[in-house]
Formats: sequence, C-alpha cells, structure tokens
Amino acid sequence: MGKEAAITKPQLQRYPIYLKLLQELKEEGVTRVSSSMIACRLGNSEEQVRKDFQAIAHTQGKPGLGRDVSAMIATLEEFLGYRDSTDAVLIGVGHLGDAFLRYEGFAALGIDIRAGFDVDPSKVGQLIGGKRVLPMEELEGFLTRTHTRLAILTVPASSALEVAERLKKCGIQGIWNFAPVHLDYGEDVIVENVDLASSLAILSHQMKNQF
Amino acid sequence: MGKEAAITKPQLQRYPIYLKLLQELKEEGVTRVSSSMIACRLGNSEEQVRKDFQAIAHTQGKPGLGRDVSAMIATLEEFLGYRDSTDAVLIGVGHLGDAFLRYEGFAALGIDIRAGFDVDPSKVGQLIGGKRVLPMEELEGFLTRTHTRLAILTVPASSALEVAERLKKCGIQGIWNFAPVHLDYGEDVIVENVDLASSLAILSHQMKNQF
DNA sequence: TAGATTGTTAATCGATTAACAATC
DNA sequence: TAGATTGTTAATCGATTAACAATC
Repeated sequence: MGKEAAITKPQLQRYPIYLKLLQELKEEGVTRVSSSMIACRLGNSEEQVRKDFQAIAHTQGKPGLGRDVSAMIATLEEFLGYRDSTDAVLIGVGHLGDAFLRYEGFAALGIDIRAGFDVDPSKVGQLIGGKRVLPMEELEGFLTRTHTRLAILTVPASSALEVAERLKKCGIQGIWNFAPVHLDYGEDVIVENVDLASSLAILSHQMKNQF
Repeated sequence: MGKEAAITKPQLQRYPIYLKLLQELKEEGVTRVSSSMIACRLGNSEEQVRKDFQAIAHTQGKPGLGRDVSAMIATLEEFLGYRDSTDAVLIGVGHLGDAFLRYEGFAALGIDIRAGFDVDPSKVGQLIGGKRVLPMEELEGFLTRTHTRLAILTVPASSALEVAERLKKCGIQGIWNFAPVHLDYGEDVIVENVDLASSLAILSHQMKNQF
C-alpha cells in the first residue's frame, strides 16, 4: 500500500476493453496471450498493453509465453470492482432511463440499480426490469435510509441541475450523468459526464477530415 | 487553408460543452463572456478556454471585454456541423435503439436518422419516433441507394461485429458504436466507441480513492 | 540453446499551465 | 488613463513510444 503507481484516466478507460477481449479469447479456448496479440486486436501499441497490465497485475508475465488469460481476467474483474456489487438509484425514467432499467448488463459491471425515481405519477409504482419506480419526493428518504452512494442521472436537461443539487445535499458520492448538461462539483461529488455531443464531435471531425 | 492548427481530441470533446453553456448564458441575457467566467463554471482553466476558442474563432476576443456570446455560439455551431444535417441509420431497435429513435435531441446535433433496422419481424414496419423500422435484409440496398455515410450501432454485443462488417462492406464512413464491443477498422471506417464500462471505470475508481 | 516476449529505463510526443506583453 | 482580459511564447506536466537487457 502507498507506493503503487497511480492509474491514469486513459488506462482506466482501457481496462474494461481488455477485459472484454480476454473474455472472448477465453471462450475461444485461448489460455495464454501476448501483449502484441492484444495490441493488434485493439489497435493500440504493445508497449501500452504491457504497461497497463503491469500497473495492476499481481504476478509478472512470462517472457516468451505471455500472460495467463484466466488470471488476467480475474485481476481485471477485481480491479474494476465487478466482483462486488454497488447499489445505485436511477433518476428519470424517460426513454433512456427506461432502457437502463431493463438493461441486464449492469449486474456484470457490479452495479445494482435498487430503484428508479420519476416525477410522472403515471410511471410511479411501475415495475420496470424488475425495479420499482418511486416518486421524487421519496428520493432523500430512500438515499439516507439505504446509504446509496451512486446515482445514475437520466433526467432531461431542464431538471438535471436541480436534481443534482438534491443528490449533493443528501451526500451522494458519485453521479453518472447522462443528462445533456455538464455537471462539476469539484471534490464534493464525483461526477462522470457521459456526453453524446462530445462523442459525436470526435466522430464528425474525423469523418470530415478523412473524406 | 492548410496551416491552421490541428484540433485535438480533448478540444473536440469540450466544444459542445462550451456551446451548451453559452446557449444558457444567452438565454439569461448575457451578451459578453470572459474566458475566466467560462472556466469557472466548467471547472477547467481559463488559459485552456482561451486556447480552445482561439483555435476555431473567426474573430479575436477583445482585451478587457471578452467575447461576444452570440458570435461564439454561431462559430461553435458551424464548426460542430450543427447547422447542416447528416443522414444516418440506426441499427438494432432494442431498448437503447428505441430510446434513440424517440430522442428528439439528435436534430440539434445535426443528425437526421432516416430509418431503423432490426432482425425482429415484430419490430419491422413500425414507426418509432417518426422513423420507419426496416428489415436487416434491406440494409445494403438502403445504404447504397441513399448514400448514407453514418451508422448508429445499438445492437447486442453478439451481433455487433457481424453488422459492422456488413456496414464496412457497403462503404459506410462512420460508425457510432454503442454496442459493448470495441470496434477498430483503422483508416477504413471511422469508429467512435461509446463504452459504458469505460465511463464507469473512471467513476468507480475516483469514488474508491476519494472516500 | 534459440526465440519470443517480458519489464525497465530513456526519449518523444502531446496537452495543459504559467508568464507576460499587447490592447480594448 | 487604469483595469481587465486578451493572444503569444515558454515551461511544465502527463502519456505514449522506443530501445534494450533480462528471462522463460
């Protein structure tokens, strides 16, 4: 503890991608992989793959043989927290929120959505994807009672800031923000903004320059 | 033409965020902004804001006065391509695909989804969010006939690779990939992978270290 | 042993931040 | 004019790539 190298943001983004590839390889019956093989499949450099694995692996790779696929999968799953589950609430049961409540892939990422919240009385009380939709009035009570630390925000832009303030006041630790509004609370609340427009900007610009 | 400074990836991601903030400010009746004001609201540095604006602005800012909000909005909208619309198809009308077809925000980003595609016969023929769902068999025909250059991929992981290959063969130029599979076609097709797991990895790691 | 692939250390590349003169 | 904020140039910081000895 204390002196392990810090993990960088780009590395954090790559780990889930490595994990998915390794799981595929395991399915195909592959037991050992080299950095160059992974790099080739993913379009990045083998030096980078090696550094990334070295940063979190418990054991060293074997020169000439590469790394054990299963061991690396275990390391990645553990590092990414996929093995123990984090409770979350989802706020805003619109089209996207509805899709998220029904999406079964969150469990594999260690996320357990305990309830949805919405202002619309016609949605309140419904069971979507096995999750109950509760009225917004119960948000504060639910969060403090259940000690939920993570909120998934899928409300419209117009109410994002207001809801985020309420979450902050309840002492929420993390907000995974899908509303098209950039949130920033500095050190108080960790916010991860998923911005469709930012993602599209990269795509369009590359397309424009390429063709 | 030819010697303007290249725009970096992080810059591209920030432009839509600036635009949204400026649009809000305009609504509030603000006509001029300084870099420091924007930096403060967004949690980044004022030097960065200035560099970002300088890279795409047609006119210089005025020392002591800052920049004109409306002019900057126009510049950003034009640069991001929000003013002319790009045709796109959406493939995979599951929960997420359905939400996207109904989402009305794409028009503001210059994206016009012309049709959805799905293998499920019960979905084919439906009109969702004003868009017709067509059978997968018609994909190639539709793309070549309409010269569509952009595909939004919202299929399950299991069929992502197969569909992507079909898109590539039709000469599609860009794939906006929401399937939990990392795609990479090098120079042939521009792929923008939107990876929930990568986004979550950043959030969880920060939460773990902070608390 | 020989070949492949590792881990480490150094060099390069890219992005952000700092410093400061220019100017509305 | 004085103050605020700009644009430019230099310094720092962070991430990736390159080089190479170590080793299974």
